[in-house]
Amino acid sequence: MAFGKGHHLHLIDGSAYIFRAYHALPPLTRKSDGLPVGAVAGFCNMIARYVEGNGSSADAPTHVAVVFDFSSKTFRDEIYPLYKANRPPPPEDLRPQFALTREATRAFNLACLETEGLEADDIIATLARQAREAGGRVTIISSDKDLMQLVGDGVEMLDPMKNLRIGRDEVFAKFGVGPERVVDVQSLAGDSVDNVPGAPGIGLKTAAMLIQEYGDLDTLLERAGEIKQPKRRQTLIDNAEQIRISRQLVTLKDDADLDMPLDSLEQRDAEPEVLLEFLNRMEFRTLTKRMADKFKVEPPAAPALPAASASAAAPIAQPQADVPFDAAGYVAIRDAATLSQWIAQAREQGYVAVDTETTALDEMVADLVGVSLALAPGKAAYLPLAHVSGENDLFGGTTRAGGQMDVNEALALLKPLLADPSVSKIFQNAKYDIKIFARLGLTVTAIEDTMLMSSALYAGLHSHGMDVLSEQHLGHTPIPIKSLLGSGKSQITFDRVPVDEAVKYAAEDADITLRLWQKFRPELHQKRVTTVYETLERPLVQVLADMEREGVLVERDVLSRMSNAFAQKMAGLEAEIHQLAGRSFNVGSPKQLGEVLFDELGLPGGQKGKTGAWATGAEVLEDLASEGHDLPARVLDWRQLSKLKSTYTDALQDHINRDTGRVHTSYSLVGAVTGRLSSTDPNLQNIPVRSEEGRRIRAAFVAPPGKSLISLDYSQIELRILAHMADIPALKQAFRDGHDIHAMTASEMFGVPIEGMDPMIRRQAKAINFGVIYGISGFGLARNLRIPRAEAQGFIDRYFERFPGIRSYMDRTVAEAKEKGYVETLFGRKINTPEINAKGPGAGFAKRAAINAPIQGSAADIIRRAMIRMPEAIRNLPAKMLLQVHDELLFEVEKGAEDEVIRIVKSVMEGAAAPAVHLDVPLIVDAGIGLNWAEAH
DNA sequence: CCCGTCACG
DNA sequence: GACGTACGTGACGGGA
Repeated sequence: MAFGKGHHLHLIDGSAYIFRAYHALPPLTRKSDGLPVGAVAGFCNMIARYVEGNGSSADAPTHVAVVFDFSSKTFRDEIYPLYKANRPPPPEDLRPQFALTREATRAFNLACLETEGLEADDIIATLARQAREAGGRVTIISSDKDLMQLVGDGVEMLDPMKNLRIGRDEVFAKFGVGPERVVDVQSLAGDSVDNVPGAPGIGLKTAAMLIQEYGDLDTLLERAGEIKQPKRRQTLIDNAEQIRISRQLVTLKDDADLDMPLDSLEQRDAEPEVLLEFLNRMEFRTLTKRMADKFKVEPPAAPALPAASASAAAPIAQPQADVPFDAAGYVAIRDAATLSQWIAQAREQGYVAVDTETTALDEMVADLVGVSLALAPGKAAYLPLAHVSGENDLFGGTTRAGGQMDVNEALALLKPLLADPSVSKIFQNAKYDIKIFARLGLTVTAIEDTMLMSSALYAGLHSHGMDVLSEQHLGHTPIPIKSLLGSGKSQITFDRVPVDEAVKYAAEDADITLRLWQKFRPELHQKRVTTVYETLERPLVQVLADMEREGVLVERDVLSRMSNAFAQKMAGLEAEIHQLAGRSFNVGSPKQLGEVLFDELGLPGGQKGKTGAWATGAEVLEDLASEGHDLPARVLDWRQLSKLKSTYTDALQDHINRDTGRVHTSYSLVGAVTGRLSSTDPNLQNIPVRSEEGRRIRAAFVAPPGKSLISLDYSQIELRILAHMADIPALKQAFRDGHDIHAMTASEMFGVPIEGMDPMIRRQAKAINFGVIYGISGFGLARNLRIPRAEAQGFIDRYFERFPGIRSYMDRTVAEAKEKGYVETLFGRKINTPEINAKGPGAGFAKRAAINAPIQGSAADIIRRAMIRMPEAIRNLPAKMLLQVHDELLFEVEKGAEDEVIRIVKSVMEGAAAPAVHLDVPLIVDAGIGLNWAEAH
């Protein structure tokens, strides 16, 4: 039956339904496994109501389609990259529901339409035009004002919530013009929601008035010079191009190539078994029953819930959890057709685990060798791309192994999947993989990371590498990478592993990642750390990846000259040391040094550690030196130079990247239990600054020509957090008044005035303040201040007397750790304290760690929040965030923009706790500018 | 591979 | 009453 006169097409804006359902309903999860299904439930209810309404309507449709947005990228992004740029990505618990709403549509036996590169509105526009031209009628089920341009000539809209008809009159009431001029008005007024620029300062009212007066947009722009109001006239003249671009954005495409004849949209009734099976599987009890009644059939039996004994750790998909690991079930993807099938399945279900195999651990130099995908437990595949055959040719080179897809072809297929915000891409350590993909020009959105989930759930209980997680949570030991690559000197790179072996290893990694994700997801909710994962962990991945890829410029020549100078000085010191010792020995060997000092020279104060070796730490040597012994003094000098040379001036040069000429550290989000970042290869969080010699190394970190480095650091952030958390009025007031906190502490403790205070007294108060953060002990303070233990204990007693809130905070924290097994930061990050109830010497450690963790961790959370907001805040500034050092951020900025950048960054950092937490103390950030890091700091 | 040492916050 | 102690990291060289 060809669509034509007398036919009536209903076009339902499915995407609008989903978002409306999602936001209107409280989050609802499927009972058996915690899968979020609130939006699906709302969607199904809306569709059910729609279908039921049609049954009794005299104006029932003959043809129906539900239309969806395909993904956020459309042809409009080519016209104007900022289009819809201010739209946040869909919430994490909504993403898996996109695919389910498609499934729901089909279960209701309705045509389900979506097309790559088009918005739902374009599909609706095209079908509406076709239907109109064929002589039929159209009703668009939507209240979206962007669709109002389509009204007229047998096309009308229906607001499904208010059940209101929208015809020409209603459009006129909304826009002040008829449907044919709606586009003109929208082009002028712009749209802040979709980020359509329009003309600045012109809103709907003015736009409508102008169009009424001049007839249409082109005439208006031609005759803009005639406008009386000077400001408005200038705006239109200045922004003519932007207004024309806006028109392109708001004009719906009504000639899209759809490949979907109207005839195929003929209305069909739902098939009871199909619909009921779906609703039942979603566990929508009420709706299942309602539909069963409507069909006059028995509702299907509700799916069995997991046994009541199922623990908090119940895996998300009960039956799948029992799938055993079986490498024989993994497949190799060797052609485009197979890859396309896997990708299609990923899109269908809305999630896929992804893992890359490369030639190196350093993602700045590693080349992609293959990609593995997992769709369900046991269902995983490996896509080999750059394996070489085992045999070297005559020249020591290699040849590409057979049976591999062309790399570019494979990446072209993967690209839209990775970029699709409606499909979750699940990684173990996503930062590594997205950096690899980024170097190949592929962007990854909608990231999930099992490593970060583990950190949010299990910080303090175990580490978060794949092997540990697999063993702990899946009871499965993965194939060791060493079994493929070997170790030591004979180690090979992954591209030399035969493909058949690589499949087993690589696909298993994706399989494990997927299973971990399914297990961790409900646990995040149960342990109430979903917000931690979603706001403090996951969003930082992309931010850090970008910082790491940016790198920092380090002057090789400066380091190299320093290395030489250090070597000379060390040689001189070494000769002196040998002479003082009366023999030559390895100064770098603590064992040999101890023997020289204490056995041979018989110096006092020697102590043997648990390994039986003499202790020769800096403290011991300093004591000896202060007693007038030259040898230990020389060794201290030598050690300082040795440290600076080996760890910094030498090693740093090796970390300068060949291609970029810069140093690229790698941050770990899970390195520290408290939530601090850690930095490796190289560690750029421990570049010297405390000694004059060391600061010269910092001066080798420079800004390129035309740029400056700026450094911004939180002042006393941990003490401020302590003042807030322990609620100490005197400390809070001192911070509010901007007073010297250590002097104030000293004044309170010893009753001396701040004016003209003995610096020694202030120093002691400072040590106590730090000690408090660390979980103070008389012993520790005594050692730090080099005073007798009893005296140190006296200070602490007096401190607690003056600030009793500190002691009660410490007691509360330890009690909480004992009771709950974890402590928390201000932002809900949990740090497990499994040793807190231990007996013996370990108890002290655990207590102090428990006291320190909320303070250090809250500070870490605050700078994380600042970093996450930073890219957006400096989007339009010539500035790049390069490094983080716990309470400091380093930026590279174009000359001239320094003050502006400092102003913005400072405000982001100082406001980073809000709105989640309102601190009783202000956060203060100090800033510095320089051509190198030493100057800027 | 562990230990001692020392660089940072 | 004794025990052993400041919190959190990572990199290096020596030595088994």
